[in-house]
Amino acid sequence: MAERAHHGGELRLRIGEAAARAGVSERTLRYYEEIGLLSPAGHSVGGCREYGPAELARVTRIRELQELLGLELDEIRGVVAREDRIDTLRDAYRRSEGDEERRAILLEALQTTEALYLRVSARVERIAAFRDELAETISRYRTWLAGEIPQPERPAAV
Amino acid sequence: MAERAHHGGELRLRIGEAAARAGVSERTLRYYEEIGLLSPAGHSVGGCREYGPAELARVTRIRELQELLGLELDEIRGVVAREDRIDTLRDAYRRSEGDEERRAILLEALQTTEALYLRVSARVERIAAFRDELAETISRYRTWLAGEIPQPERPAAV
DNA sequence: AGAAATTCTGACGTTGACGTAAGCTGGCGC
DNA sequence: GCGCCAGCTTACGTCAACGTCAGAATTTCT
Repeated sequence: MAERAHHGGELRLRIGEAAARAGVSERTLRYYEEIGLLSPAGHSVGGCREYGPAELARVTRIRELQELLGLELDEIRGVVAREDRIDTLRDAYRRSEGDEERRAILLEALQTTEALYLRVSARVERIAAFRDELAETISRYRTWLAGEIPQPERPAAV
Repeated sequence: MAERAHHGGELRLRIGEAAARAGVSERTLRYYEEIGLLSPAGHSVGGCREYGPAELARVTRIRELQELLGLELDEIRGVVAREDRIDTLRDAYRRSEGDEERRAILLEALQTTEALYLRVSARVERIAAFRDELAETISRYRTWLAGEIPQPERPAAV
Protein backbone atom coordinates (compact mmCIF):
# COMPACT_ATOMS: atom_id res chain seq x y z
CA MET A 1 0.00 0.00 0.00
CA ALA A 2 1.14 3.43 -0.87
CA GLU A 3 -0.51 5.04 2.12
CA ARG A 4 1.53 6.34 4.91
CA ALA A 5 0.69 7.59 8.35
CA HIS A 6 1.85 11.04 9.28
CA HIS A 7 3.59 11.61 12.58
CA GLY A 8 0.31 13.01 13.86
CA GLY A 9 -1.36 9.76 12.88
CA GLU A 10 -3.28 11.34 9.99
CA LEU A 11 -3.59 9.55 6.71
CA ARG A 12 -1.33 10.99 4.05
CA LEU A 13 -1.63 10.16 0.39
CA ARG A 14 0.63 11.07 -2.47
CA ILE A 15 -0.85 12.61 -5.53
CA GLY A 16 -1.59 9.40 -7.40
CA GLU A 17 -3.74 7.82 -4.72
CA ALA A 18 -5.27 11.13 -3.73
CA ALA A 19 -6.38 11.83 -7.27
CA ALA A 20 -7.79 8.33 -7.64
CA ARG A 21 -9.81 8.61 -4.44
CA ALA A 22 -11.09 12.05 -5.26
CA GLY A 23 -11.98 10.96 -8.77
CA VAL A 24 -9.91 13.57 -10.53
CA SER A 25 -6.61 13.59 -12.41
CA GLU A 26 -3.24 14.38 -10.95
CA ARG A 27 -3.07 17.33 -13.28
CA THR A 28 -6.27 18.67 -11.77
CA LEU A 29 -4.79 18.61 -8.27
CA ARG A 30 -1.66 20.38 -9.44
CA TYR A 31 -3.76 22.88 -11.32
CA TYR A 32 -5.86 23.60 -8.25
CA GLU A 33 -2.67 24.31 -6.39
CA GLU A 34 -1.42 26.48 -9.23
CA ILE A 35 -4.42 28.77 -9.00
CA GLY A 36 -4.38 28.84 -5.23
CA LEU A 37 -7.47 26.76 -4.75
CA LEU A 38 -6.10 23.80 -2.86
CA SER A 39 -2.61 23.15 -1.57
CA PRO A 40 -1.44 19.80 -0.26
CA ALA A 41 -1.33 19.22 3.46
CA GLY A 42 2.44 18.92 3.24
CA HIS A 43 5.39 17.62 1.31
CA SER A 44 7.64 14.63 1.68
CA VAL A 45 11.36 15.12 2.08
CA GLY A 46 11.86 14.59 -1.61
CA GLY A 47 9.25 17.19 -2.48
CA CYS A 48 6.25 14.96 -3.18
CA ARG A 49 2.83 16.44 -2.44
CA GLU A 50 0.91 14.82 0.39
CA TYR A 51 -2.83 15.07 0.82
CA GLY A 52 -4.95 14.36 3.88
CA PRO A 53 -8.68 13.69 4.31
CA ALA A 54 -9.45 17.38 4.60
CA GLU A 55 -7.96 18.02 1.18
CA LEU A 56 -9.88 15.16 -0.37
CA ALA A 57 -13.10 16.50 1.10
CA ARG A 58 -12.25 19.86 -0.34
CA VAL A 59 -11.83 18.44 -3.80
CA THR A 60 -15.28 16.91 -3.50
CA ARG A 61 -16.68 20.24 -2.42
CA ILE A 62 -14.99 22.01 -5.31
CA ARG A 63 -16.41 19.56 -7.82
CA GLU A 64 -19.88 20.00 -6.34
CA LEU A 65 -19.73 23.74 -6.70
CA GLN A 66 -18.34 23.37 -10.20
CA GLU A 67 -20.67 20.76 -11.62
CA LEU A 68 -23.87 21.30 -9.67
CA LEU A 69 -23.85 25.06 -9.57
CA GLY A 70 -21.77 25.82 -12.63
CA LEU A 71 -19.42 28.09 -10.72
CA GLU A 72 -16.02 28.92 -12.12
CA LEU A 73 -12.95 28.00 -10.11
CA ASP A 74 -12.41 31.68 -9.58
CA GLU A 75 -15.67 32.05 -7.68
CA ILE A 76 -15.15 28.79 -5.89
CA ARG A 77 -11.95 30.13 -4.49
CA GLY A 78 -14.00 32.80 -2.76
CA VAL A 79 -16.37 30.26 -1.27
CA VAL A 80 -13.73 27.94 0.08
CA ALA A 81 -11.72 30.91 1.31
CA ARG A 82 -14.70 31.82 3.44
CA GLU A 83 -14.84 28.30 4.80
CA ASP A 84 -11.18 28.57 5.64
CA ARG A 85 -11.80 31.76 7.54
CA ILE A 86 -14.44 29.94 9.55
CA ASP A 87 -11.92 27.27 10.46
CA THR A 88 -9.57 30.02 11.52
CA LEU A 89 -12.38 31.47 13.53
CA ARG A 90 -12.88 28.20 15.34
CA ASP A 91 -9.27 28.34 16.45
CA ALA A 92 -9.68 31.97 17.40
CA TYR A 93 -12.53 30.99 19.67
CA ARG A 94 -10.39 28.46 21.41
CA ARG A 95 -7.60 30.93 21.74
CA SER A 96 -10.25 33.41 22.88
CA GLU A 97 -9.21 36.36 20.78
CA GLY A 98 -10.85 39.69 20.07
CA ASP A 99 -14.56 39.41 20.50
CA GLU A 100 -15.42 42.23 18.15
CA GLU A 101 -13.34 40.78 15.36
CA ARG A 102 -14.87 37.35 15.84
CA ARG A 103 -18.35 38.77 15.49
CA ALA A 104 -17.32 40.58 12.32
CA ILE A 105 -15.88 37.49 10.71
CA LEU A 106 -18.85 35.40 11.72
CA LEU A 107 -21.29 37.99 10.45
CA GLU A 108 -19.52 38.20 7.14
CA ALA A 109 -19.50 34.43 6.83
CA LEU A 110 -23.19 34.36 7.63
CA GLN A 111 -23.93 36.88 4.94
CA THR A 112 -21.91 35.24 2.19
CA THR A 113 -23.40 31.88 3.08
CA GLU A 114 -26.86 33.34 2.90
CA ALA A 115 -26.08 34.83 -0.48
CA LEU A 116 -24.91 31.45 -1.72
CA TYR A 117 -28.02 29.88 -0.23
CA LEU A 118 -30.19 32.21 -2.24
CA ARG A 119 -28.37 31.40 -5.45
CA VAL A 120 -28.68 27.70 -4.81
CA SER A 121 -32.34 28.00 -3.89
CA ALA A 122 -33.16 29.89 -7.03
CA ARG A 123 -31.35 27.29 -9.06
CA VAL A 124 -33.07 24.41 -7.34
CA GLU A 125 -36.45 25.90 -8.04
CA ARG A 126 -35.76 26.58 -11.68
CA ILE A 127 -34.51 23.06 -12.20
CA ALA A 128 -37.46 21.62 -10.29
CA ALA A 129 -39.78 23.59 -12.54
CA PHE A 130 -38.00 22.18 -15.54
CA ARG A 131 -38.33 18.68 -14.12
CA ASP A 132 -42.06 19.18 -13.61
CA GLU A 133 -42.39 20.34 -17.19
CA LEU A 134 -40.71 17.14 -18.28
CA ALA A 135 -43.08 15.12 -16.11
CA GLU A 136 -46.04 16.75 -17.80
CA THR A 137 -44.58 16.08 -21.20
CA ILE A 138 -44.13 12.45 -20.28
CA SER A 139 -47.69 12.00 -19.14
CA ARG A 140 -48.86 13.70 -22.31
CA TYR A 141 -46.85 11.21 -24.34
CA ARG A 142 -48.40 8.39 -22.36
CA THR A 143 -51.86 9.69 -23.11
CA TRP A 144 -51.08 9.82 -26.79
CA LEU A 145 -49.73 6.32 -26.72
CA ALA A 146 -53.02 5.25 -25.14
CA GLY A 147 -54.78 6.35 -28.30
CA GLU A 148 -55.58 10.04 -27.95
CA ILE A 149 -55.02 12.48 -30.75
CA PRO A 150 -52.52 15.22 -29.95
CA GLN A 151 -53.54 18.85 -29.97
CA PRO A 152 -51.36 21.14 -32.07
CA GLU A 153 -50.91 23.51 -29.19
CA ARG A 154 -48.18 26.07 -29.52
CA PRO A 155 -48.02 28.51 -26.61
CA ALA A 156 -45.39 30.55 -28.47
CA ALA A 157 -43.81 31.77 -25.25
CA VAL A 158 -41.40 34.66 -25.61
CA MET B 1 -39.75 49.52 -35.20
CA ALA B 2 -37.53 46.98 -36.83
CA GLU B 3 -40.12 44.20 -36.61
CA ARG B 4 -41.91 43.01 -39.62
CA ALA B 5 -44.86 40.74 -40.16
CA HIS B 6 -44.36 37.74 -42.35
CA HIS B 7 -46.84 36.98 -45.09
CA GLY B 8 -48.31 34.33 -42.84
CA GLY B 9 -48.79 36.99 -40.19
CA GLU B 10 -46.02 35.65 -37.94
CA LEU B 11 -43.60 37.99 -36.25
CA ARG B 12 -40.20 38.01 -37.87
CA LEU B 13 -37.12 39.56 -36.31
CA ARG B 14 -33.70 40.09 -37.76
CA ILE B 15 -30.73 38.90 -35.85
CA GLY B 16 -30.16 42.04 -33.79
CA GLU B 17 -33.61 42.20 -32.26
CA ALA B 18 -33.83 38.45 -31.95
CA ALA B 19 -30.57 38.29 -30.04
CA ALA B 20 -31.64 41.13 -27.78
CA ARG B 21 -34.95 39.50 -26.94
CA ALA B 22 -33.39 36.11 -26.36
CA GLY B 23 -30.68 37.65 -24.22
CA VAL B 24 -27.78 36.33 -26.25
CA SER B 25 -25.33 37.80 -28.72
CA GLU B 26 -25.71 37.81 -32.47
CA ARG B 27 -22.61 35.71 -32.68
CA THR B 28 -24.26 33.09 -30.50
CA LEU B 29 -27.20 32.81 -32.88
CA ARG B 30 -24.88 32.46 -35.85
CA TYR B 31 -22.83 29.92 -33.97
CA TYR B 32 -25.90 27.87 -33.11
CA GLU B 33 -26.71 27.79 -36.76
CA GLU B 34 -23.14 26.88 -37.61
CA ILE B 35 -23.26 23.76 -35.46
CA GLY B 36 -26.73 22.79 -36.62
CA LEU B 37 -28.49 23.64 -33.40
CA LEU B 38 -30.87 26.34 -34.52
CA SER B 39 -31.51 27.73 -37.97
CA PRO B 40 -33.50 30.88 -38.62
CA ALA B 41 -37.12 30.59 -39.70
CA GLY B 42 -36.20 32.11 -43.03
CA HIS B 43 -34.14 34.67 -44.88
CA SER B 44 -34.87 38.01 -46.39
CA VAL B 45 -34.33 38.56 -50.11
CA GLY B 46 -30.93 40.01 -49.42
CA GLY B 47 -29.91 37.12 -47.21
CA CYS B 48 -30.59 38.43 -43.72
CA ARG B 49 -31.59 35.85 -41.14
CA GLU B 50 -35.12 36.07 -39.81
CA TYR B 51 -36.27 34.53 -36.55
CA GLY B 52 -39.80 33.80 -35.34
CA PRO B 53 -41.20 33.15 -31.86
CA ALA B 54 -40.49 29.43 -32.10
CA GLU B 55 -36.79 30.12 -32.62
CA LEU B 56 -36.69 32.52 -29.69
CA ALA B 57 -38.34 29.91 -27.48
CA ARG B 58 -35.78 27.43 -28.65
CA VAL B 59 -32.91 29.68 -27.66
CA THR B 60 -34.43 29.93 -24.21
CA ARG B 61 -34.68 26.17 -24.02
CA ILE B 62 -31.11 25.76 -25.16
CA ARG B 63 -29.86 28.16 -22.50
CA GLU B 64 -31.85 26.34 -19.86
CA LEU B 65 -30.31 23.03 -20.78
CA GLN B 66 -26.90 24.62 -20.94
CA GLU B 67 -26.89 26.65 -17.74
CA LEU B 68 -29.23 24.71 -15.49
CA LEU B 69 -28.16 21.22 -16.42
CA GLY B 70 -24.63 21.90 -17.60
CA LEU B 71 -25.17 20.09 -20.88
CA GLU B 72 -22.88 20.72 -23.82
CA LEU B 73 -24.35 22.04 -27.03
CA ASP B 74 -23.54 18.70 -28.55
CA GLU B 75 -25.89 16.88 -26.19
CA ILE B 76 -28.47 19.62 -26.44
CA ARG B 77 -28.64 19.05 -30.14
CA GLY B 78 -29.85 15.55 -29.39
CA VAL B 79 -32.53 16.81 -27.04
CA VAL B 80 -33.95 19.44 -29.33
CA ALA B 81 -33.72 17.04 -32.25
CA ARG B 82 -36.05 14.78 -30.35
CA GLU B 83 -38.44 17.66 -29.78
CA ASP B 84 -38.34 18.36 -33.48
CA ARG B 85 -39.26 14.79 -34.23
CA ILE B 86 -42.25 15.18 -31.93
CA ASP B 87 -43.38 18.21 -33.88
CA THR B 88 -43.00 16.17 -37.02
CA LEU B 89 -45.04 13.48 -35.35
CA ARG B 90 -47.82 15.93 -34.63
CA ASP B 91 -48.00 16.70 -38.31
CA ALA B 92 -47.93 13.00 -39.10
CA TYR B 93 -50.92 12.52 -36.87
CA ARG B 94 -52.81 15.18 -38.73
CA ARG B 95 -51.78 13.68 -42.02
CA SER B 96 -52.70 10.32 -40.50
CA GLU B 97 -49.65 8.36 -41.54
CA GLY B 98 -48.41 4.91 -40.68
CA ASP B 99 -49.69 3.92 -37.28
CA GLU B 100 -46.83 1.59 -36.48
CA GLU B 101 -44.24 4.24 -37.23
CA ARG B 102 -46.04 6.80 -35.13
CA ARG B 103 -46.02 4.49 -32.15
CA ALA B 104 -42.33 3.87 -32.63
CA ILE B 105 -41.45 7.56 -32.73
CA LEU B 106 -43.66 8.33 -29.78
CA LEU B 107 -42.22 5.48 -27.78
CA GLU B 108 -38.70 6.59 -28.49
CA ALA B 109 -39.57 10.14 -27.51
CA LEU B 110 -41.11 8.88 -24.31
CA GLN B 111 -38.00 6.93 -23.44
CA THR B 112 -35.53 9.71 -24.12
CA THR B 113 -37.70 12.15 -22.21
CA GLU B 114 -37.84 9.77 -19.29
CA ALA B 115 -34.07 9.42 -19.38
CA LEU B 116 -33.71 13.19 -19.30
CA TYR B 117 -36.23 13.33 -16.48
CA LEU B 118 -34.12 10.98 -14.43
CA ARG B 119 -31.01 13.04 -14.98
CA VAL B 120 -32.79 16.20 -14.01
CA SER B 121 -34.36 14.59 -10.95
CA ALA B 122 -31.03 13.32 -9.72
CA ARG B 123 -29.55 16.75 -10.19
CA VAL B 124 -32.40 18.47 -8.42
CA GLU B 125 -32.01 16.22 -5.43
CA ARG B 126 -28.27 16.68 -5.19
CA ILE B 127 -28.62 20.43 -5.35
CA ALA B 128 -31.46 20.39 -2.84
CA ALA B 129 -29.26 18.40 -0.48
CA PHE B 130 -26.54 20.96 -0.92
CA ARG B 131 -29.00 23.74 -0.21
CA ASP B 132 -30.11 22.01 2.98
CA GLU B 133 -26.51 21.71 4.05
CA LEU B 134 -26.13 25.43 3.57
CA ALA B 135 -29.27 26.05 5.60
CA GLU B 136 -27.83 24.04 8.45
CA THR B 137 -24.57 25.92 8.26
CA ILE B 138 -26.46 29.18 8.41
CA SER B 139 -28.42 28.23 11.50
CA ARG B 140 -25.21 27.07 13.10
CA TYR B 141 -23.66 30.45 12.42
CA ARG B 142 -26.71 32.11 13.92
CA THR B 143 -26.35 30.02 17.05
CA TRP B 144 -22.74 31.04 17.38
CA LEU B 145 -23.59 34.66 16.92
CA ALA B 146 -26.09 34.27 19.74
CA GLY B 147 -23.23 33.48 22.06
CA GLU B 148 -22.55 29.77 21.85
CA ILE B 149 -19.09 28.35 21.62
CA PRO B 150 -18.46 26.36 18.45
CA GLN B 151 -17.49 22.72 18.57
CA PRO B 152 -14.38 21.81 16.62
CA GLU B 153 -16.23 19.04 14.80
CA ARG B 154 -14.57 17.60 11.76
CA PRO B 155 -16.48 14.70 10.22
CA ALA B 156 -13.57 14.07 7.83
CA ALA B 157 -15.84 12.66 5.17
CA VAL B 158 -14.12 10.87 2.32
C1' DA C 1 -30.58 59.09 -54.17
C1' DG C 2 -27.35 59.20 -50.42
C1' DA C 3 -26.14 58.59 -45.69
C1' DA C 4 -26.49 55.75 -41.68
C1' DA C 5 -27.38 51.58 -39.41
C1' DT C 6 -27.55 46.70 -39.65
C1' DT C 7 -26.16 42.36 -41.38
C1' DC C 8 -23.35 39.30 -44.12
C1' DT C 9 -19.25 36.13 -44.60
C1' DG C 10 -14.84 34.60 -43.46
C1' DA C 11 -11.14 34.26 -40.39
C1' DC C 12 -8.39 34.77 -36.42
C1' DG C 13 -8.31 35.60 -31.14
C1' DT C 14 -9.65 34.37 -26.29
C1' DT C 15 -10.63 32.06 -21.99
C1' DG C 16 -11.13 28.38 -18.63
C1' DA C 17 -9.83 23.97 -17.26
C1' DC C 18 -7.34 21.02 -17.91
C1' DG C 19 -4.31 17.12 -21.28
C1' DT C 20 0.05 15.70 -22.68
C1' DA C 21 4.85 15.14 -23.57
C1' DA C 22 9.90 15.84 -22.27
C1' DG C 23 13.47 15.47 -19.29
C1' DC C 24 14.97 15.11 -14.56
C1' DT C 25 14.75 13.23 -9.55
C1' DG C 26 13.98 10.21 -5.21
C1' DG C 27 13.09 5.96 -3.18
C1' DC C 28 12.72 0.57 -3.48
C1' DG C 29 13.66 -4.07 -4.66
C1' DC C 30 16.99 -7.30 -6.09
C1' DG D 1 24.87 -0.66 -8.27
C1' DC D 2 20.91 -0.66 -11.35
C1' DG D 3 16.49 -0.56 -13.11
C1' DC D 4 12.04 1.06 -12.44
C1' DC D 5 8.09 3.49 -10.94
C1' DA D 6 5.91 7.44 -9.22
C1' DG D 7 6.41 12.22 -8.92
C1' DC D 8 8.43 16.86 -10.12
C1' DT D 9 8.74 21.07 -13.16
C1' DT D 10 8.22 23.39 -17.46
C1' DA D 11 5.91 24.19 -21.32
C1' DC D 12 3.16 23.64 -25.23
C1' DG D 13 -1.52 21.58 -26.98
C1' DT D 14 -6.66 21.23 -26.86
C1' DC D 15 -11.52 21.92 -26.87
C1' DA D 16 -15.91 24.29 -26.38
C1' DA D 17 -18.24 28.42 -26.91
C1' DC D 18 -18.12 32.14 -28.27
C1' DG D 19 -15.59 37.41 -29.08
C1' DT D 20 -13.79 40.46 -32.39
C1' DC D 21 -12.41 42.61 -36.57
C1' DA D 22 -12.32 43.59 -41.68
C1' DG D 23 -14.57 44.52 -45.72
C1' DA D 24 -18.54 43.97 -48.64
C1' DA D 25 -23.64 43.88 -49.04
C1' DT D 26 -28.50 45.09 -47.30
C1' DT D 27 -31.91 47.68 -45.19
C1' DT D 28 -33.73 51.80 -43.33
C1' DC D 29 -34.08 56.77 -42.84
C1' DT D 30 -34.48 61.23 -44.68
